[in-house]
Amino acid sequence: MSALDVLADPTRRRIVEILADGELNAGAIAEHFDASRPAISQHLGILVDGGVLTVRRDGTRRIYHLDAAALTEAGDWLSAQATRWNRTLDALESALDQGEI
Amino acid sequence: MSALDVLADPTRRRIVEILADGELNAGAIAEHFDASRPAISQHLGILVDGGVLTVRRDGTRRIYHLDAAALTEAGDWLSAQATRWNRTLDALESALDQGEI
DNA sequence: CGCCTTTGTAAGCATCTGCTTACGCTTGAC
DNA sequence: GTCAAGCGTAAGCAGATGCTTACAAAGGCG
Repeated sequence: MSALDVLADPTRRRIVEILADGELNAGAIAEHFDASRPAISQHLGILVDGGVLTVRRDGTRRIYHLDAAALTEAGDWLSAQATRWNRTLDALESALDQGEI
Repeated sequence: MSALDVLADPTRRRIVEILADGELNAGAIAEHFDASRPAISQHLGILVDGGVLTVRRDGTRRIYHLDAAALTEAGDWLSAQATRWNRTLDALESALDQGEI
């Protein structure tokens, strides 16, 4: 769920979308953006800290790829809250139907 | 997906968890926190702007409740990225199996 | 009307963020 | 060893963020 701490930034969400199609090295990721390469490098570091990305070294390159588990965990939290609220709504509705309120 | 813009803050996530059990007025929500009531009021406004909450007036009170659709939408985006990445992994693996790489 | 409750808003402030430029480190090639 | 490629890190800065206190607005009640 710490993935949510990190995915508020649109640039970082975009990085996630890019990496969903396949792993990529830092430079190749940075090419997708107008921002400077160090700026993207900082975003990558934040995403790694948040557990959303994993790095691997390949010579002088650093290859980043998604950690699906982190994304899934965050998604699960969101849908769990939605489900709880829907259940609360259902309970309220059936109580109304039965004249309990 | 703009829900993600807003759910990076732990206080706001906690508000979401509280409201998953049922709608509540601003004061009752604030009682769950150490922060001042105005601080919580500001968080509530941000959550409403982000589409995560909806307000209703009841006399002098303002009753907040979750918007399940916003949460679901954000959760769907996350799981979609996880799924895309898993598919990419599968494709890579089968390519390796068939000696295409 | 006068007053209390409930809540949002304004102003101010310390801190966090995200960006840029400049620099340093590591790896592979020659 | 020397050089270039690829990237992270440091420093600095403008703007966003989250908090507080003080105040104002709106509704119910005597």
